[in-house]
Amino acid sequence: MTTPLISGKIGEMADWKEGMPPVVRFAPSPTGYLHVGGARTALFNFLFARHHGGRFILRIEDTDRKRYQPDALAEIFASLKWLGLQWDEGPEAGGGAGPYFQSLRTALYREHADRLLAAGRAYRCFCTEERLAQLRLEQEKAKMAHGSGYDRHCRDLEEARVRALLAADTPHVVRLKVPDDRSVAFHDLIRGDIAYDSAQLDDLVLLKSDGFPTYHLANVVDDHLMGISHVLRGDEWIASTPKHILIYEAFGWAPPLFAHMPVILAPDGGKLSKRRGAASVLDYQRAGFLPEALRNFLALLGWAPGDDREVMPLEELIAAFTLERVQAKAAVFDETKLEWMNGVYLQRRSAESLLPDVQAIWEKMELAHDALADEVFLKKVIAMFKERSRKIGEIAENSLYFFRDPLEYDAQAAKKYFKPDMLPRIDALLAALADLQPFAQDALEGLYRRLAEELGVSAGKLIHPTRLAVSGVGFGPGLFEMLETLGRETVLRRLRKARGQIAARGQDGN
RNA sequence: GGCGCUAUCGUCUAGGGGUUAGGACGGGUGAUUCUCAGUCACUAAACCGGGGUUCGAAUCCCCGUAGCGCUGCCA
Repeated sequence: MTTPLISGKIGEMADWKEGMPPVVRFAPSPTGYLHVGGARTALFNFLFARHHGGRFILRIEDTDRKRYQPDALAEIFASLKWLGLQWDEGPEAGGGAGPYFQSLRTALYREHADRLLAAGRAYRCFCTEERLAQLRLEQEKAKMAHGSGYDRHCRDLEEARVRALLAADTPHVVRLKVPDDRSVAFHDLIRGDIAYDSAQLDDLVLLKSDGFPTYHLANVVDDHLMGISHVLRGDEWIASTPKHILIYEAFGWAPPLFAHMPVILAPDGGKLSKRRGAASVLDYQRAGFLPEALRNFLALLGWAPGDDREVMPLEELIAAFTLERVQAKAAVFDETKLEWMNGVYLQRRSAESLLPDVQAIWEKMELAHDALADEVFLKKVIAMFKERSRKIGEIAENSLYFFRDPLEYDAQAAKKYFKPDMLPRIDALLAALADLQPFAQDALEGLYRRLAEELGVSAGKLIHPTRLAVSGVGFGPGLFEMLETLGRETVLRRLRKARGQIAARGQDGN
């Protein structure tokens, strides 16, 4: 893929006008996994593009060779795809504005830095890292109220001196000449007008001594060249935006529109991290969350549709999403609510669609092979448990008695239901169940109700002990559905086993 | 330290001068088919503080406070 070094002439970039399809980008840095904060930013970009019929570009900002992690890329792609945030242009997708890796565009950035150099808007700086560190130390000590940052030491070097240093191959960076005492203002679509005094900004580095651009240069050049109309990014970039405005100005380009998304915080109000809740998108996948649930939950962090809807499938999110309704306040990631929402989506899912994920968990549990091979049976089990589970894993874990006899009985439930007076009732059940035709839900219910009446007890007196006998626990799906799926042979076996337990207990006086 | 952003129930939020400040999660109480970790109903719970502007402020302005961000040849 060849890209012209410079596309678009200076000053020709038109402002985006209301009604034009917007072009947005998500620009992660491959320094680690994609965390939910980044995912939310990607989601808002995606929703914004879809809502307005625009384009969503994925661009990889891999200009920091020190922090680059080779695995990060695959993880980021997998995370976005899992969440259903397919990008229109970018790695794997292609597009006319590529390449979409900044490391492949370094010639472009150098070219642009040269233009600024030639125009007198930037200068070469030969200061060593040691000098800069020393400078910072002194400023710290002096607690300088003003003018902290680079001291412009190289800003006015004589031309001859610069030539000599260049001839000697002296390492150097390129810095922007930031104007003195000017107000640099921009309009944030979420927060309104924000203004900085240029005296607050030091002469930032555009090109590093290794030839790679800084984020500031690469981001401005790429956003311009890729025709980005709206920059939707995390609010940690607010303070950098005036620098970017200055760079656009130096190039003679019209800046895009900006909207800074609020951050997502951990429950303790601190930064989200691996230690405080998962944070990584793929960790949530592993923990048994559905992509549509995480996506819906994330959309509601910092955004609301304005009415009382909360459970909103993707199409609804796209239809309702507008930047005006994005909140400026940071939001705490409340995993409990995520779990609730996951439960909602679990109920909405078909057993069929859940099968692969649940099956994968069951298969790690050394269960009987023949049962695991019977998909019809598995889907019945999933159907029963997805209604009352909050994570995929719960479906697999709470349904184990469909694959093997319970090893023990819940003590509390046993104390309540496994009493000696149950023995004759179990005998009656055993006899009736052995002959029941068909061994199916409705017939089973009829049998239980009839028998209860004959014995002069409430149906619950038969139902609860049966549940405990066949499942080992005091809760679960409807009993008759459960018995039908388990099958006559299994049910009778487990009832007999429970009968033995109760008899033994009776003798112990328990 | 400087600069900036933010501030409604515990949490996510609605609200854009006049409301009994609404909804959701979680909590509590109750109901329910055989259980609930399901479902339904009910309930407790908030405008950070102080000044203005106004007949009237959750809403507009200022100050304070707190939290967060930036202050890198990281993004």
